[in-house]
Amino acid sequence: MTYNDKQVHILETAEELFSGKGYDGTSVRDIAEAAGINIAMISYYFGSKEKLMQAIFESRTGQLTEKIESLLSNESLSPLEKLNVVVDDYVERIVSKERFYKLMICEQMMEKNVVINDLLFSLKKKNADLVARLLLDGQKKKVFKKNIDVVMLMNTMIGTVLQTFINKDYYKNFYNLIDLSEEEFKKLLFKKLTSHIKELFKSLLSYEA
Amino acid sequence: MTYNDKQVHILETAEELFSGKGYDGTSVRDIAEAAGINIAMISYYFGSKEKLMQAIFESRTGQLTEKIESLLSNESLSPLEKLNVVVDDYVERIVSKERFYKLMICEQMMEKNVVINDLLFSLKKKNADLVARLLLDGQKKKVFKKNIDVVMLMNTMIGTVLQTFINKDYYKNFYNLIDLSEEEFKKLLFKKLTSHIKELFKSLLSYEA
DNA sequence: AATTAAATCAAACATTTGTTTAAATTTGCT
DNA sequence: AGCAAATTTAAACAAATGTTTGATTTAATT
Repeated sequence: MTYNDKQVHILETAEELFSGKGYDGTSVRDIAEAAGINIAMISYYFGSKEKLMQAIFESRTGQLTEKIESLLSNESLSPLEKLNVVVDDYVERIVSKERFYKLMICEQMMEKNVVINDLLFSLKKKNADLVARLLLDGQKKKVFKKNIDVVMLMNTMIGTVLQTFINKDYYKNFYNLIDLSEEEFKKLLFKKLTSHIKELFKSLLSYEA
Repeated sequence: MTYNDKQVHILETAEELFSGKGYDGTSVRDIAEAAGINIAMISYYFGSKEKLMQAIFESRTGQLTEKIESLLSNESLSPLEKLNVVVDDYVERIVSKERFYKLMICEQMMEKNVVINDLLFSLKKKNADLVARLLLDGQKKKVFKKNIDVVMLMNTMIGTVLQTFINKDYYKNFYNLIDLSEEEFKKLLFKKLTSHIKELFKSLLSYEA
C-alpha cells in the first residue's frame, strides 16, 4: 500500500497522538484538528479509526522488515560482528521510531486488534528466527556457547531498550543530565545502551564458566 | 487509606478491566457490570473514574514499598545474596501482579495523570536508591566492580521481565509449551527469568575483563 | 419503634464519540 | 471551457461517555 502526501501526514499525526494519549484516548476530531483536515477525511481515506491504526502498523512494520533480511546474507561479517550490528540496528530503530514503539507496546498488551497482533506476531517470529540462525551459526563456529535461550536474549535486548526509553526522563534526572539537549541526550543513550547490551551479550554467549 | 470489601472488589475489577482494555477503553459501565454494582457507586465511593484509577495505584504502590525497606537492613546477607533476593522479589512481584504492571507501563508512557506519575517517580527513586546503596556496599567490600550504571542495570532487570511477560504467549509458542498449565508456565518463567537475570548481573558486576 | 445516616438504585444530564450524508469545491482531462 | 471524478466541507446521526439527581432501601443508633 502506498499513500499520498496528505495520507502520510494524517498517518504521522495520528501516530503522534495515539502514542501520546493512547488509541482510545485520541478522538478522530483530535487527529483532524492536529492534522488541519476535516473529520470526514479520515473515514474517506482510511475507512475508519480502527483501520487508520492498522495502516500505521502496516506501514511501519513494512519499513522494519526490509532491513532485516540483508544482514544475514552478508558473509563478510563474523557471528559476533553480526550480532553487534543487530544490537545497533535495534537500538537505532527504537531511538528513531520512539513513538511507534510506544504504540506497539500498548497494542501488544491490550491484544484488542487482531489484525495488528497478527502483524506483530509474524514480525517477532521473523526477527527471532533471524537471530536464532545467527546464534546457531556462531555455535557451529564455536564462538558462542550452547544452550542459549534465544527469546530470553531478545527480551533482554528489547526490554532494556524499551524500559530505558519509558524511563528516560528518570535517567536524565538521576544522572543530572538536564542541561543536555534532546539530541545530545539521545546520542548518549544510544552509546550507553549499545555498549551495555553488547557487554551483556558477550558474557552471555562466550564460554567461560 | 483503607477500603471496605466492596471498595476492594471494585478496585480489583477495575484493575483487571483497565489492564485488559486500557483506561480509556474501559467505561464505568463496564466496571459496574463486571463488579455487579450500580454505576453510581463508583462516583459514590471514589469520586470519579480518574480518582478510581489513582486509588488503584495508591493502594498497589503502597503495598510495594513496604517490603523493600526491610531487605537492606538485614546484615546477615552478603551484597550478592541481597542482590539475588532483589531479583527474586522483583520477578515474583511482576509475576503475581502482572495486571497492575501492565497498567503501570501504559500509564508511564502516556504521562496523562500527574498524580499517578508523581507516585511512580518516587517509587522508582526509592527502589533505585536502595539498589544503588546495595551496589555501593558491594563495591566497598570489593565484590562488585566500579563504574556500574545503576539505572541501566535496573532497566535490564525490569525491562527483561516486563518484555518477557508482554511476549509470554510468543515464548510459549516458540518453545512449544502449549500443554503446560498457566500455573506451571508461570513457574517455569519465574525460574528462567531469575536465573537469567542473576547470570547477567554476575557477569556485569564481577571483576574480570 | 423511631430516627438518622449510609448505601443502592433507575433515570436523566450534557458531552463526546465514530461515522455518514449530501452539497460544495477543487482537480485533472479532453 | 466543459465535464467527470476526486476531494473537502458543515451538518447531522445514533450510540456511548462520565457524572449527578432524587427517590428508595438497608443498616446503625437511640
